[in-house]
Amino acid sequence: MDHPDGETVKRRRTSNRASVTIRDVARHAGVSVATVSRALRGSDLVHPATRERVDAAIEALRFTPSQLGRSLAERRHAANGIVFPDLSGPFYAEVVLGYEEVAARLGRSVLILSTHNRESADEMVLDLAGRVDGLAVFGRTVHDVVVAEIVERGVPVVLMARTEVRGADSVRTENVSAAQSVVEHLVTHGHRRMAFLGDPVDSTDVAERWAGFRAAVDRAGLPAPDQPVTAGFKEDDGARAAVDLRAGGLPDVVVCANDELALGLMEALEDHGVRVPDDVAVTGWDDVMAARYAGLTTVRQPMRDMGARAARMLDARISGDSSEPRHDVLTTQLVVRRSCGLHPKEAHR
Amino acid sequence: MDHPDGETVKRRRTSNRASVTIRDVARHAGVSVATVSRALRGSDLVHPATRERVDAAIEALRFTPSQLGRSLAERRHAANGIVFPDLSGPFYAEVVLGYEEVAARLGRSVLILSTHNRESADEMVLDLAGRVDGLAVFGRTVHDVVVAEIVERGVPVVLMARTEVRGADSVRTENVSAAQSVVEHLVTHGHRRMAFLGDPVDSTDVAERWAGFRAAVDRAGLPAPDQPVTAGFKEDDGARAAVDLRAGGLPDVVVCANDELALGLMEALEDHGVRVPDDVAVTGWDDVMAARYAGLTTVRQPMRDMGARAARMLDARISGDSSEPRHDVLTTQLVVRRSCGLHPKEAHR
DNA sequence: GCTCCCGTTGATACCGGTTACATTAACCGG
DNA sequence: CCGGTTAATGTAACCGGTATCAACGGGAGC
Repeated sequence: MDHPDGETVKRRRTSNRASVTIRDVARHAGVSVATVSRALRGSDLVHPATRERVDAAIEALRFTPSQLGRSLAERRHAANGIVFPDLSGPFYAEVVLGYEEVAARLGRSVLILSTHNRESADEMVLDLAGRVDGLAVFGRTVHDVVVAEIVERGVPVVLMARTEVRGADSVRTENVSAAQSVVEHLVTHGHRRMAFLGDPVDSTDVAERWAGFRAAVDRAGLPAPDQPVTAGFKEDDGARAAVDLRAGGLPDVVVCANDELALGLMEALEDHGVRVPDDVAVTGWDDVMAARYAGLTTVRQPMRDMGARAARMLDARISGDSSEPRHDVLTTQLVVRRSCGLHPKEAHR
Repeated sequence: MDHPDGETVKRRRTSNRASVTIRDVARHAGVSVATVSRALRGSDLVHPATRERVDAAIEALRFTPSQLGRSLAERRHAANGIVFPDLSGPFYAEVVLGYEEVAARLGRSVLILSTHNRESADEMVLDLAGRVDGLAVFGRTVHDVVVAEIVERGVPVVLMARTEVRGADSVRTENVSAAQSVVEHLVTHGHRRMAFLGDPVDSTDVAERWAGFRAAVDRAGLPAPDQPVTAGFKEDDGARAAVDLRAGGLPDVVVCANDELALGLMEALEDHGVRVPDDVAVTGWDDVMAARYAGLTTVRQPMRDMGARAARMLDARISGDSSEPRHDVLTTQLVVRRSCGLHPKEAHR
């Protein structure tokens, strides 16, 4: 078996500086680059015998087409981005999972970026927007003007759990009526004095939950607090809140803006001899895995579905769909566990 | 203020088909593309007055340099990849977090890919390798030959929690001595008959944990089981194992390969009236958030650090470090909670 | 035997940046 | 007044693919 260009192969093996390009393959196979490209793309305008020669050359040179060259020529990245405030917490991973799964199936890579409240977040997101065909943006990671700028550039954007921006699709979960379900359920337990833990300024979701909570408490004819007990999003924040709450006189129940807060709160309370749910009931939001083991009553959100939808929306836009922006709202579900108080008939479990 | 090229702007605004390129900017500013490029890169070989004109043109045309063009010319992607078996579970998110954080700081985007046991995983990973400057591969996601192939192509690879491959760096956590700590601790509780739950074939980590477990049990002079009780990685798998274990006569303790298994097992046991730790003790691995609330004794691994290290290793390789492959082993930590049995002196908490 | 057509293929202009090298002009000392 | 620097800029060749369009060879139709 002769090997017309064995030397090239050898050279490459010792110094893999210069990578092998489509032109090397063309030369090796004795055809033009156009033909190699056609063979690569599976075009039917190439003679079987030629294709075979090309394939042999590709094999011999161990050629892999450069994604960069290809993307530049095709003017598409074949990649989507997703932006998060923070990837920690059990919550976001699910969204990414749903997103990545769909994107992968559609042949797109996924670029992730978590902003961590860095002041350079806007810049980073703009940069990311230049590397993708479409971008999903979660929560309050980036200013509205930046989103608008990206939309203006022609990059499709879908917002997740975030206030709408002109020209961008969005997906979010239902909060107001879920808050109402929570309150209504708590009322059946006989709880009266209700507090809300979480900072509405932090996120649209929390703002809606707080609003829904207040409205529902009002509607139930109970005394609604004027203010939420403000706190961050982490277990520590919940633990700290326990101190404030005990100082101010414990309510019957604390509705928390997310599970981590609720869990931190419960733990801190119990450390101080306050029993949950006997002395005070607690509810959360998200239904993270730990909530199940802690017996936390909470609101389940279809996070994975949210990610998947975002990916599909982007795909549609990238594929040329230019209809009016869509705004999906996913339904949530109340998950009742021990922490909101046991009904007599449930007490056996 | 006159506007030599206002029409271009207008045209662009109505039809954002053709994006504005560096040549448009050059024309608008009355300079060459080289000068624009230099101005963009902040070269000091451009006259302040010229730079100003260029900046004005960039502003006027709302020019954003194409990352693709730039990457092609610079022959670097400015992006790293990370490959996972599955992004679900509370475990991987932490690794990604550490990885992304460091990569972002180093100016690299992060591409994620989760293989989900798809048969096309090898292909997907190879494709990904063509889009990045470096790749982190977690666990048993892809065959050794594929890793070797990527290394051969000259793309730096770091393996995480996976058997080593020639030419690739690796990071993993210590398993054998951690298993020994677990067993030794269990012995102090007076436990004798020990079982191991998890499938050593599934992952290198589990294989090491099983081996370490056996050795430690042996060393303690206790009867070591010949076989692990095989199971997957999820809570369901743990729950299913509960049935088998009860059928075979309960041991004193079940050492599980990860927390999800342990949690599923504990829950299923308690549902059947088997008390943990009184009737049987259970330990896990990973220290996920839920473990804390379930009171699960487990082994904590520095997942975030693992991701961060991987990112730094890749950075070094990409920057030209061609020293011998490194193989870091991170230390783990036994976290004792209720599930392994209460010592008298701990009983008050 | 001579068009015409079609299946293949090649040459080359892109895609949008970077950068080596050439060029120009101003400023220097002798 | 002149050769030699040096700062600032332009020209054009890359990077590695895709795709258009022209060209070519051979069989069908007349």
